[in-house]
Amino acid sequence: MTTWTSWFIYSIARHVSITHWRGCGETPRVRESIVDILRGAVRDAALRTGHVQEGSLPPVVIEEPRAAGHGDFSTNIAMLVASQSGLKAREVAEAIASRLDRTSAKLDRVEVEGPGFVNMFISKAHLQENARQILQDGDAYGTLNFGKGSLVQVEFVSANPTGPLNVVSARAAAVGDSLIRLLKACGFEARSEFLTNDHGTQVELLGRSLQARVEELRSGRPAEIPEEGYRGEYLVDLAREISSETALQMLAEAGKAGGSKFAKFAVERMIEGQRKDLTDFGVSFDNWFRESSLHSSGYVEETLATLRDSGFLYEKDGAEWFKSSELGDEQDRVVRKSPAGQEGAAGEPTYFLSDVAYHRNKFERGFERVIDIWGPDHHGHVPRMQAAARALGYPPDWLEILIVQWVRLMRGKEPVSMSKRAGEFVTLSELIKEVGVDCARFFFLMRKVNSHLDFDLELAKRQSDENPVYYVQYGHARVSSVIEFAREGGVEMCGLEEADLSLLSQPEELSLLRHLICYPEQVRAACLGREPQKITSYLTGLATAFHQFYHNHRVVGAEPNLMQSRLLLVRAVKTVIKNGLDLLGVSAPDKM
RNA sequence: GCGCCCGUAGCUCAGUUGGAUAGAGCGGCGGACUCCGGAUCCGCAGGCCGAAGGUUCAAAUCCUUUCGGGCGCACCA
Repeated sequence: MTTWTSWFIYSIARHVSITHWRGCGETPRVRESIVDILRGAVRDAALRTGHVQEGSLPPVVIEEPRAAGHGDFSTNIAMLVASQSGLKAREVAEAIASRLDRTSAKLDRVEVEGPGFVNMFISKAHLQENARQILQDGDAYGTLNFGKGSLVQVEFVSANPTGPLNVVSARAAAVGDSLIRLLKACGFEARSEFLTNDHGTQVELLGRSLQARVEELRSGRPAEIPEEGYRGEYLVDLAREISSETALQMLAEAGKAGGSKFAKFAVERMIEGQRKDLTDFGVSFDNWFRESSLHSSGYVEETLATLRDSGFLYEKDGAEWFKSSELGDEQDRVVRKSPAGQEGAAGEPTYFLSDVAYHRNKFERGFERVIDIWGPDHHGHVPRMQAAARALGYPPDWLEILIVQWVRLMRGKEPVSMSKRAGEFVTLSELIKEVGVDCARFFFLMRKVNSHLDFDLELAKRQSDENPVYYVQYGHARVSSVIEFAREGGVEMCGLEEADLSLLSQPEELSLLRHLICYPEQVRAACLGREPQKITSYLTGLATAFHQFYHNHRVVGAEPNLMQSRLLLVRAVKTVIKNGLDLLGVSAPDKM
């Protein structure tokens, strides 16, 4: 079984289970994260001090201090309240600390230190019990429900159907897909969409380029590819696939303006190819939206009329302009070009207008929020699109646009040249072939979306300790192996309720338990910040904690009760690694 | 010229809506259990967080200026 098929099957299983528990309604398998609990407790305590009112309470921030002596969690709320009210921070901190309900907040002790930090030490018993909870929750551990079923769309990749997908699209695919998974894990109804631009001059050029290749094959003379056309080898391959009979027919129909038959044919094949590459990458879309449908349905014209009604359009030099400069853009934008030909004819709509129409369409489909993931070459378009959303009267935060930065492919120290025009670029499918799906996805998700990424193919290919991808997967495989070893040794695993988790008190065990309990909060943060890299870095940390534990302590071979507790602990680790990797679309293998 | 993004260890990058002593991986050097997977673990070296001011109890993080890099600035898509 290939890696991606196993991922696919796992993904289906997970989806079914989520649907199942959502359907159960009352079953409270979605829990508050420990940080939610602490936030609530600190908030209550702060209000009870009487130093601050409900309305003026600053947001409660719970953080994990770096230094060990500063507790498992800490809050700076006292200093914020103090600076607001003129009180002394230490005194406010003392007042909050003394009013903290330790039982409900699952705390062993609370200390005030430094300028007014309230440091909280989580109850060991609660840490231990959480491991049991993880196994009870299984796939659902780390799922939250603050999305409350809100309908959200993420549109990503949306490459022109003029060639195979490149590595920037690959990164966008990894990010968008992971975002969808994160949103779903947080209780949103998330839908993925690919806008395919099967309309306009790019497509015409594609058709003419293909036609040139077909002619080249028939005549043997070098192809006369249009100036701005597509020169990639893939069109030669495509030309070869067209039987000579079909080719003759298509050439005959093409005429001198030509190309549209070829264009239609090429576009369909390109879309098909892109879809296949994405599927191989483990990314499938809920909807492939065709730009041409906006034109054929009259949606673009309707949008123009709507904009006119909004009062944000005016005519100048025969063209129709949108007053985006009044809504945050640096200048106004043309939505309808001045007529190219005869007097009185209506001008063509611009690409911008059809993009506005597309977003209007999204809004009318009922999405409560829309997230667009764009390439860096489009970042200049953000203000005009936001301006359009405002002109149409959509809520200010309805449209969110993320820019995925460039990927620089490296072979060791040498950058790989990437020229799309010349057709020299590494495609998604080549990337998958070279480094594998798991590796590619993990690498793309290791960095912040908005920062440049160096992707070292040499490093990614190496199946050794130099490769960060395997570190996390190895942790998962190792746990599987321990469990298998125990089974082979005739160990009978006790029931979840029977294990005595209070035996887990070694530093490495407690460190693992702390990592495990923070997982749900990491999911929340990654989702809210649209930062999948928080999950990769969390998993790396969890794997480190596990490897350290493993190196220092025996599971199989420990005193029987302790062994049972450690088996449970280790199974909890496995569950969380698996859940986390699933959010990235990376497989969690039992053997490597 | 204008706008947006980015400057953190030799390299690639984290750094929790401003928090306590700035971290990881790779690379370099030196080590590790006769035993559950050595794709692991431990230690050492390596930093004026591009620079200069400012805001405050607290700045890698916020503001201003400046230097260096990327990307945009069409009646193209």
